[in-house]
Amino acid sequence: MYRTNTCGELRIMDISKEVTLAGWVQTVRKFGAITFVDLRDRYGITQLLFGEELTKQLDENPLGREFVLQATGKVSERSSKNANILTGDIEIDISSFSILNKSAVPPFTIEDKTDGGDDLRMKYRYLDLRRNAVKKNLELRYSVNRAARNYLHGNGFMDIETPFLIKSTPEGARDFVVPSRMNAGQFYALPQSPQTFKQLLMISGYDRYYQVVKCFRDEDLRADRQPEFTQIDCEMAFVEQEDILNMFEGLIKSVFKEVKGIDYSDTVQRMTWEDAMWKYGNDKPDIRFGMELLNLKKPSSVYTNKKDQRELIDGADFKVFDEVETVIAIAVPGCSEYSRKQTDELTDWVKRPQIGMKGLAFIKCNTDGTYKSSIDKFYTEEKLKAIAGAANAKSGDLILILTGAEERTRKAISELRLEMGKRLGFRKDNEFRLLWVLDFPLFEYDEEGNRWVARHHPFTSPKPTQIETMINNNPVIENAAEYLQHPYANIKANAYDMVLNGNEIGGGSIRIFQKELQEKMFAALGMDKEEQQHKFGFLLGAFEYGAPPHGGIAFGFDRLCAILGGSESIRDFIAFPKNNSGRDVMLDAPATIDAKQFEELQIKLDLKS
RNA sequence: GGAUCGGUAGUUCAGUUGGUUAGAAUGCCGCCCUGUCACGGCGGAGGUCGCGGGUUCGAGUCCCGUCCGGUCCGCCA
Repeated sequence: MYRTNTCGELRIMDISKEVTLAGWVQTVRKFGAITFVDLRDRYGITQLLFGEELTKQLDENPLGREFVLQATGKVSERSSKNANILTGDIEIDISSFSILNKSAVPPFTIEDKTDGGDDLRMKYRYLDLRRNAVKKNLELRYSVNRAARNYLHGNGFMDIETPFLIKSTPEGARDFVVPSRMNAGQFYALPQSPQTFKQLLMISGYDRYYQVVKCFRDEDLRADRQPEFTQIDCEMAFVEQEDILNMFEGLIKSVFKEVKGIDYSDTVQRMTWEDAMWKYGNDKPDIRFGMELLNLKKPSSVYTNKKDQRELIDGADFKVFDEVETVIAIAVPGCSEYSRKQTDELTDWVKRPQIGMKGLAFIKCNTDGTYKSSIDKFYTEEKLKAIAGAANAKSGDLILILTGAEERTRKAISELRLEMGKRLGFRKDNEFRLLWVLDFPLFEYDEEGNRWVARHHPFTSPKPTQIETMINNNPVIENAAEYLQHPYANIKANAYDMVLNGNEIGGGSIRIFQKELQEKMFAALGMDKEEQQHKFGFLLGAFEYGAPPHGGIAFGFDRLCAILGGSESIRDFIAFPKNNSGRDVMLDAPATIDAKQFEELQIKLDLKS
């Protein structure tokens, strides 16, 4: 038997017990005739005391950091206790020990605050994983996984595995592709999601399915994006949108409860996509704070039911406002005292290439009731006051205004709002606000191809009232410049995203389950009958045999863990992540393969560069 | 595909206007130390300044190229 106890469990009540521990040497502290060793395992750190005799033995066989040590001795009370660790009241008075394995000197310190950089830690990830900080993240990940599974199991969901080697469908993201040796010249694709399989399972009658499943997308990466990532993938039959929303806000609340001990008893707020864009400039708004957008001048036709307030800025002969598509303002609380230096800094911030604005206008709503702005030349104090009123600005607030082309300006003001929210401390790690964003557009216009693409995916159903619009209209876009006038531009989908603190953590839809509508959808996306059969014949076939109404959702598991753990980067929550070039620096993968493997696959390389 | 920041000791970093022998902290090695827990004290070793080219009397420093890493835009149904 290697050990009787772990390094994290012994306490004052265990005193005088004879125990054997095994673990890694964290530190060795020698004091002439006695030696202290901190022994670490997954469960904690326990101090070992080596007396005079054993210290002499250590002189002959010195211990180094990360040596694997087994030690037997008696639990005893420390003469000077350490309140910082759970085992700090006791130590093990060692009677015998054995070095189970030596270790090279690790390239960085295995401590909470390591001296190792990211690159190095990834290369030696097996050492990085010994660190408490990383271990805590993986433990959180496991507890989220368990909480989700418990909830789904409790609600009658069945975990069914779906295949990884499937067929490439060049819609949406690029597929990772796997050559087939037995079918030379042919390729599998790795799934971007188990979407069609879970729909087939609904048709097969498994009316509540889930899977914690890897998905693969061959696209460029970010701090919150990996080429392989994990989804909590769910699907239900005989449901409407309302059923899904209720079931899965239950799931997230259950995760909050089990993982963070938070009772999220509030009803999850709901917002249409159009409201989200209008009020926050963003389809995944962070609603932990206000600072809603004031649309002083909306673009011609993006929003169907919204009225801007252009009368507030019209007639001033101010080119910066008059000659642009969009003018949007936000009122930043309590910042009217900003100095020239501070407003200049904000101007530089919005001028950065990532934001790309040409400048920033501002109005200071002074506490003495006066208004001071960078646009004083063009607007009277009455006008400024009216704008401030429309922006819901209070005395002491600073109004920031951006102008320009619709999409760019909307994105910029949205980023600015988040940045100011962050600077003012409105975005607290320990505050969680959920939001359903509903009624997304079914289609998006693809300028390059002058065609419609599915905003969510091609299996998403339109709102029942708009099925007619979809079936009775020709999807062809005659005039690219006026695509917004096309009836398809206003079709809303039975789709929903769950947003947590400004992050999309899940998204789904009620699916199309009628063959004719699915065919119409494929046609709208520019697929002819033959292509439909070739790519999705199996699904259209299945729709002929009694497909039930169904819908589902998929949660981004890695991202959810990162948010619950208060981190920006999902890499911290993945045991063996890839870097932003999609490389595993520990394995040094991807890599070339043997000539023999190429031969078996009957593949020849023809690299262009 | 593009933008941007970085690459100097095992590690994290500093290095002025281009100018003597490239520094600090930590880690590592040796000696001392019986109550430490970021132990302490004394001493020591450790460098292809990512790589290649150029400018210059002289390059860690300036220029060009390239590789690697971080972040972002495009992309991510």
